[in-house]
Amino acid sequence: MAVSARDVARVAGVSVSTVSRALARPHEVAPATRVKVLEAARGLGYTPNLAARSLITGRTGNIGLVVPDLENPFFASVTKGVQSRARTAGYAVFIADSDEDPTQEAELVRNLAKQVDGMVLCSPRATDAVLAELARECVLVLVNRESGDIPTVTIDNHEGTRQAVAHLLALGHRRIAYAGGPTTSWSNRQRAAAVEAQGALHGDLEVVNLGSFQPYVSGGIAAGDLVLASGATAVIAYNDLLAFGLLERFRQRGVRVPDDVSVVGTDNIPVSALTSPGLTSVGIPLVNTGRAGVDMLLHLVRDPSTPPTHHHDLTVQLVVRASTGPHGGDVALRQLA
Amino acid sequence: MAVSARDVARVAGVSVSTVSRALARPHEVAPATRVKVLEAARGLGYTPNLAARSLITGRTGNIGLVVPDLENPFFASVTKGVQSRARTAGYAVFIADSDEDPTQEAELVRNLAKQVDGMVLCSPRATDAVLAELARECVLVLVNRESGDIPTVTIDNHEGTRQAVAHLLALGHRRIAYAGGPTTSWSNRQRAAAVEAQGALHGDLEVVNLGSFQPYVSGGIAAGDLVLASGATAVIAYNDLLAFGLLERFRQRGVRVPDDVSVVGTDNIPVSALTSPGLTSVGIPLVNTGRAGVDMLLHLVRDPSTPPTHHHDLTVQLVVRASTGPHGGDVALRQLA
DNA sequence: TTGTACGCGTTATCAG
DNA sequence: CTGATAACGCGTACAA
Repeated sequence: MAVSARDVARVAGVSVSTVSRALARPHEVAPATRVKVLEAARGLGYTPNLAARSLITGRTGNIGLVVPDLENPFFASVTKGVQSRARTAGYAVFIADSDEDPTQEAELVRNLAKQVDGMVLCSPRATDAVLAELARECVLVLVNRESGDIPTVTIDNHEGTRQAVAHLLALGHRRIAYAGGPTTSWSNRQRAAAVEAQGALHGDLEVVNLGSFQPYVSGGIAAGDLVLASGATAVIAYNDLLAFGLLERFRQRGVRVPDDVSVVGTDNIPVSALTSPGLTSVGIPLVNTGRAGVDMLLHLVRDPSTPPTHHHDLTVQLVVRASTGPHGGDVALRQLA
Repeated sequence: MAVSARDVARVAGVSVSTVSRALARPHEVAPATRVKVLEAARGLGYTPNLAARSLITGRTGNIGLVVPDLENPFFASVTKGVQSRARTAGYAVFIADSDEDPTQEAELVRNLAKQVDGMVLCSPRATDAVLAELARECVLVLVNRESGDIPTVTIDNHEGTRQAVAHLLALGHRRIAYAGGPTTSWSNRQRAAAVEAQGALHGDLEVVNLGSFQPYVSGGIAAGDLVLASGATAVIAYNDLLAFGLLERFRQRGVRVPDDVSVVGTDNIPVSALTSPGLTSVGIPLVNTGRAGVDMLLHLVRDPSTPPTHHHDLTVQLVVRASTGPHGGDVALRQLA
């Protein structure tokens, strides 16, 4: 059925090994035979059988990506970046959705490990111990999480928080709340610490950590009332989805944004530009994050020696939209709280 | 490095073929040796080399998915469904993003074809001719598009449109606009025709087809002014993203939704519940669409004979939110237009 | 019931 | 520069 190197060899009048060489290392073969082989191959529509190749080379030309939820815009964008970069590098991408379940996550990695040269694990939920074990079984690159000395791509959370706080300070806010994500989330711990650090840095700034919430709209709805009760005039959310929940809850309670409260999200997922009011957000280069993960992975895969970049910290950029504004009279706010 | 069937055979004290049988067809081997093999395999952590297996069986245990844009919530949800169903069926999923480019689409299919048992093509942009050619080269299932006699999963566009129109009629609207998607889109042609059909069906209903727009927010912004100029009091959009653009443009022009104009989207992507006002939308079971695609594909792959279900039409359900309301006095609207 | 032998399609080795 | 041969790990006739 399918045309094999053997067929090409017959047509070109050479041996199978010559066919293999002519395609893999053209300079190791005489120009005359090279064109003969290439023409025969193209004429027959020959494509190497990758399974057979990987059987002998031990490499697959594939990479794997595991994310907690493909429907989450954050991961959708990262996935896009991974796929894009892998494609230009000639790699195909296996995708797996762990449904936020750490157990499945490890299982998915193990299932895919045998079919790929390496894997990108995005915002992994697994414990450090499990990750260390997985890293022993296959080449791994972490995204949005540090764990041991596993190669990783992260976001500059401290800088992002700094920009958000600076923006709010400039608008006159002096009491800022932080609505956090899951305590188990590495990036949430980073961001919470960064907010505290900013509070310590500015004498005239009060920071209120409201605790942990689900990193979805539901979590933001729960957090909304706490924000109002805290007396803060601005709130920074763990991520944009949570920020949307805040906006929704404020709307329900008749609190105006940004007149009464300013809201800053994190991630700047595409939809954040579409809501009303537009969401001010700590912009993360989501697609580039995926690309960076693949770059690091391929670096590791192709160069077994320890590369210089075991860690890549991506820069962020605050995107200001209508959900933040000057701190006005907060009398109305207090009445509501 | 990796443990092979040979190692298991040595430990269990049997031959390689017995190992192979004990795992593939346990009943064809003596119970005693079976447990011996299984224990040895588990003890060594043996997992069959899939490349080697596929080399001999001709099947890979993988499927491929090609979508135009992973960041588009519609495709993200379908992808989630594909991955979910494939996983429970024991299949791994290759993902590819064509960036809306028909040329790349065909190329991606060809690249992946050799590594998969079949592919799901979601909302393919390619021409019928190209699709027919691809279908000859590998097992194909189309989603959201009909082409020749290629197996396909579609949406009941006519019924969706009927529900949308019935809803608007019940609210008192008598002049309804349709803001379409790309003319090259199969589903847009379906929906445009369905809207016209509804217009012909109801004597007291006027339907205005506004033409084609980009199926993104940008397209909706462009369409917004045409809606107002058309004198329609309600508009049905090709998809939710386009509907968001309409909402945005109406906001810019000071037109209130739903007081002045009602807006109905299509797809009911997750974010449609988050905007303000919430978007009334023709709900498509997005995740199930992906699942249905995989079901059909696996059916084809495992049963070479023509299956009874070459076509699966998914039901839809209008989801009513705040973007639609009773038709009030349209005097204010005419003034704006 | 179990073992032997072969072949899947490719690349690597080595002899020529 | 080229060709024969072995090997990758597994499944499957066929023989025992």
